[in-house]
Amino acid sequence: MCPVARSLDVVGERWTLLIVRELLLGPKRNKDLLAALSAMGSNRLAARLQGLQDAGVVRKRMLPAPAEVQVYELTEFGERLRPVIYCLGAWGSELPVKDDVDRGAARAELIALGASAASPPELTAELDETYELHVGEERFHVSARHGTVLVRSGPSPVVPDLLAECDLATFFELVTGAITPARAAREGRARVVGGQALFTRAFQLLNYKHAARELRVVPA
Amino acid sequence: MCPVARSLDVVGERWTLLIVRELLLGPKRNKDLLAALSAMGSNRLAARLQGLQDAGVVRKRMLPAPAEVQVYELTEFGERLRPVIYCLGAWGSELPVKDDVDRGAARAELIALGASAASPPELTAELDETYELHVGEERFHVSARHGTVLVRSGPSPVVPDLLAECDLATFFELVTGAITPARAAREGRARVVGGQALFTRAFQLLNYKHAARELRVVPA
DNA sequence: CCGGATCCGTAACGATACTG
DNA sequence: CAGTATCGTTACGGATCCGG
Repeated sequence: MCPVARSLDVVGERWTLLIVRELLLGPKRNKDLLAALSAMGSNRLAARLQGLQDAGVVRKRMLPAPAEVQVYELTEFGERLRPVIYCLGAWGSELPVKDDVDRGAARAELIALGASAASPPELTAELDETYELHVGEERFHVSARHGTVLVRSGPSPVVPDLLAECDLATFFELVTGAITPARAAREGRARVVGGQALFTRAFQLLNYKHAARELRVVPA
Repeated sequence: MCPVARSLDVVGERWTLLIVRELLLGPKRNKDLLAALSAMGSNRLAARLQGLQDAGVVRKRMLPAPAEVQVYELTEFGERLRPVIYCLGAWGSELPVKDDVDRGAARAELIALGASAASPPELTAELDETYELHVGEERFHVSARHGTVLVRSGPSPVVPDLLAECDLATFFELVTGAITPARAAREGRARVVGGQALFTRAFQLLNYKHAARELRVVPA
């Protein structure tokens, strides 16, 4: 059997890659996964998570001391699915958007995840910064280190260099370049702590125009 | 809805990405697709092909004059799924092989397709060559042009620079580096027309050790 | 309250037979 | 040989129910 078919045996069933996408944003609890994948039955989610654990893609872990809740997280092997998700996202960004539930189900952190896949390498090379973003009810952070840009759910575990807050519509415009960070801040559509320069750079890294283009796959 | 979910709406159902993988090897007839995906019912195949045409991924075409048979082929948009398949193949190559049906269902052209994804760019840059390979009953050809390596089913439409013939086991060893092309030819395990140098280069391009490593996704 | 196992009606599936 | 129709089986989503 060919490698592609073997992959699809593990991650080809319905919902599976969406679970992986969710876990690329960091460890998640069962209820958070259910909330993010609201059309999925809780029994299916349990079955998928079990299958992913059996395949060594996902691991169940107990959060330390004060939290003491169990979370699911990607193993190193599962983390290597990141290029697959990035490629699918780049391809899907060319697909027409079905307007019915679009804005209702849209999540800024997923947009940021897709945009981060194509952050210009010449910008990220020497960067070591963390930005925390509050978009509507969502909180996530973006860390640029060692030439890669990672988007994760929740507040930053370290004190961020930048904290920015806006609504979802403004976030869309920022990410698509319809509005500049400078103007969004000036017009009061974004609240920024940490300086205009960092705010501008954050959305150079999260530029959706780049993500919409074809991503190239090269030997590591 | 996020781009990943939109992609999976189109290509996330069972068999769909395997159809795309098949068509990456060139246009195929209905019966050839059925033969390659033997566990798939003919009704499902028809349904999937219809869905892919509706989504603009696949196109039905009538082959010109003497042939006059209809084939399915990828559109330009569908061709852009190539990175997705390559990433899945690279990831799946780390997965354990189920021995039950392994050798029975193994196809050299699929191995070649996966290997071609990671051909060393420094080798392919200035190349303009075509190799035709006969492995068991399979015939396919590899063309290296404009810095990219393409694997396609069937004999080469142009006179190839190299023609090589071997059995599947030898092909495996060649592609994994277990045997050198020089030795395979010397020991009579491969029949080569076109020169030893080209034969050696062909399997530098189709080196599975490269494909097994992580592929990187970079902005185009 | 949360993880996740069980039950049930519906939709998708694989195999096969059939039609143009 | 491409594509459709039928049928028994499996996978699914939603709701409900238990154990911690």
